[in-house]
Amino acid sequence: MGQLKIRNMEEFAAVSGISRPTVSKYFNDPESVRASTRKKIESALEKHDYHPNVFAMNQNRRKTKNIGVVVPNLADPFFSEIGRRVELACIEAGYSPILLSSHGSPTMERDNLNSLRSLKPAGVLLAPFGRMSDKDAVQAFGADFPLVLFDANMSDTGQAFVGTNNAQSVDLMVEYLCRSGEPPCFFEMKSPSNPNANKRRQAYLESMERHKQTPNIFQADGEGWNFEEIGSVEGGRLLLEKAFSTNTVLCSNDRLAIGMLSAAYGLDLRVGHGADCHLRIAGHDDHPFSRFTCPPLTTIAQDYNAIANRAVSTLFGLLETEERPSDREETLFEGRLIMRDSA
Amino acid sequence: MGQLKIRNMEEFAAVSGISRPTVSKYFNDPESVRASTRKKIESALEKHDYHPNVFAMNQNRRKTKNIGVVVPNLADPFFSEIGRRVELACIEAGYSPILLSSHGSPTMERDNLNSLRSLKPAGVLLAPFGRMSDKDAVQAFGADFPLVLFDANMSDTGQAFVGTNNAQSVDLMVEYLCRSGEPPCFFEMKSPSNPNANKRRQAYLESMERHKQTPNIFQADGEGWNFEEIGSVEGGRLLLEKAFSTNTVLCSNDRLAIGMLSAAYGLDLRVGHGADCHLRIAGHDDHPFSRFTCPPLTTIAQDYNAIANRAVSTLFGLLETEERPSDREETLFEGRLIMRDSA
DNA sequence: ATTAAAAATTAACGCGCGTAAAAATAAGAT
DNA sequence: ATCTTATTTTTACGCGCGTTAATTTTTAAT
Repeated sequence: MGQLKIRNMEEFAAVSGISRPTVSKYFNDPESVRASTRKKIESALEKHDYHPNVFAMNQNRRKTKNIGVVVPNLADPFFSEIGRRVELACIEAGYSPILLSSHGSPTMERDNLNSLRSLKPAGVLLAPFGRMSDKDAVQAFGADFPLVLFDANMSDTGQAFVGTNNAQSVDLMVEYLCRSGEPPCFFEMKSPSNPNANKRRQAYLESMERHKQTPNIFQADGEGWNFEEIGSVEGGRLLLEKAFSTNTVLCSNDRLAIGMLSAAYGLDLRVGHGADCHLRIAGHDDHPFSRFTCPPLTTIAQDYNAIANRAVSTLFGLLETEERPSDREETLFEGRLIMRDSA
Repeated sequence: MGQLKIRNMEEFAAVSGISRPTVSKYFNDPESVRASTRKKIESALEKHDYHPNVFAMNQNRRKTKNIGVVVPNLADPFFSEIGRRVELACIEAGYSPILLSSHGSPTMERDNLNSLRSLKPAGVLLAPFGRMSDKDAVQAFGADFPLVLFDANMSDTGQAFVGTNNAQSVDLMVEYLCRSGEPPCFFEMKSPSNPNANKRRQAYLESMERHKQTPNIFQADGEGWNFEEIGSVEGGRLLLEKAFSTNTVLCSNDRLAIGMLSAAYGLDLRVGHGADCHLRIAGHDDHPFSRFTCPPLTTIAQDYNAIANRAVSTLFGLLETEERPSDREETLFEGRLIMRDSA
């Protein structure tokens, strides 16, 4: 390390033998300076450990290297997992991700977007609540900053959307369940905030019709994010009442299914596709714990990696072109059937 | 809203009828100005929606309102939950939490601390890896910024530590298990990075001795954060080999227990304290999913709220006093026995 | 009304860096 | 060697706000 402490870019420019404006240019984009000067700067960088003051940098720069990442709830493993991958992809590309959780509150989602405004983000990746989101706020934000939605779509909001093709994924599951046993009933929340839930219900109805089966939808009361609890209490009640018209239940998501599995266990109902089983339960999302439920949960795997990477690369595409594309791009990845023991 | 857009503090000071230095003082601490002027500023604030430029603010302020929060792995529900509470407590107090996950990599923990340096945080809350952490880096950081450790302790590092009293909590569980059935074996990872694991093993040994029982420790091979997987594979192998010397297994944490429960289910071993059960399994941490395992997991609840709040309030205490206290404060909260069906 | 203390105003500087314009230099091509 | 073009240097200003010192005003106490 160097002997004297470098206090600012001026001093660093001095010791590296390059003028300050050029050094400034380097820190904005190392490729923008001649290879020989880049080398000088970088060797000085090794000797002196200088970091430009981020606050002074961002104050004057037109666009920062900040990328906002907003998810509805980090406590949900689905979002912590996809948030993780998005974060890493941003770092990989030399950006600074700022991960914000809305902690289950649409109000905080709006607050988070407002906080981000003052950070002048280069762009933002948002997994919105959906119908509970403050649509005006999100749209306004999308008008002011490059905005890519993921997981949950909102019409005419942001410049692009990346998610899973629920129609395809649910059909895949329904097809499998119909082929391998009794046709599935559908279990979901009564008033889901996430638009995927509605897409999945719709997909279930259409798929059942295509298979010439009678659809049967059961909706659980309950608000909030305690999906396992709701799945356990309401699902357990339905099981106890023998409400389900077939021995197969497709849950709108894994967390409901996990709750329902728990209830079934409590009621001594053996879940699975074996001869001695009373009931089949399937989920959707391939929640990290679904491999370890009892029995392991048959589900649909969303392509976390593809969604995260595409969301990030789509945003970077937006950053490069500068001008807003008139067409809103929607990318849907296919779900993959994960056959385990529960169905 | 106001007619003309306010561009900076100068203009805002003008419309509010207060001089800029006083306005600046207000934004630094609203209580520091006379009530009458505060009122003027705040009513102007309502009319004009002006936000001081955070970058310009932080550039010159001695200390920012940023609080760094670093956890080893947000994908672990324990950390996402405690991170959540810490975040909210910071916001509550008017600070800006910056949540960083090290994604299971001690290298990234060091990188995260370095990134935080450039954000001039008022203070930092760190749940370190423990023995895998770059101890020098963490200590150096603690010398430069107010630093409170939580969850995992590191000797002589940071100004305070807040966590759970593993000796007490494990003893509570051992006591319960011995009283209600066969004494527990102990199941853990062979080379745990988290120092709590070592504390728990030690506590198990001491508690067993106190109960005049022979301790039996089983250590699973395996690295990384796939605790459920390790618990399932290694735990399953031990079950199959009938390696455990009693019918009761205390797992070092819930995630291992969840994996083991899954393995037991696969082997058709009935888990629980009922007459028809083969095996008792207990955990530690009261993982959010432990209520929904099959059977629901008997475990120790760490006091998330108390830990989060105390960590935050301890840090704020440090911020106020300014000077570093010579004595490093360690606060341990007691665990609570959560009796469910698995043991 | 007088006075001491508290708070606000005025004026001015600095923080660390982005950026623009003009001049100087270096690199590559002829 | 000459010219063109791409880079760098020099010089200088500005961003938005923190902060200080000297001065004026306000407040509260006598």
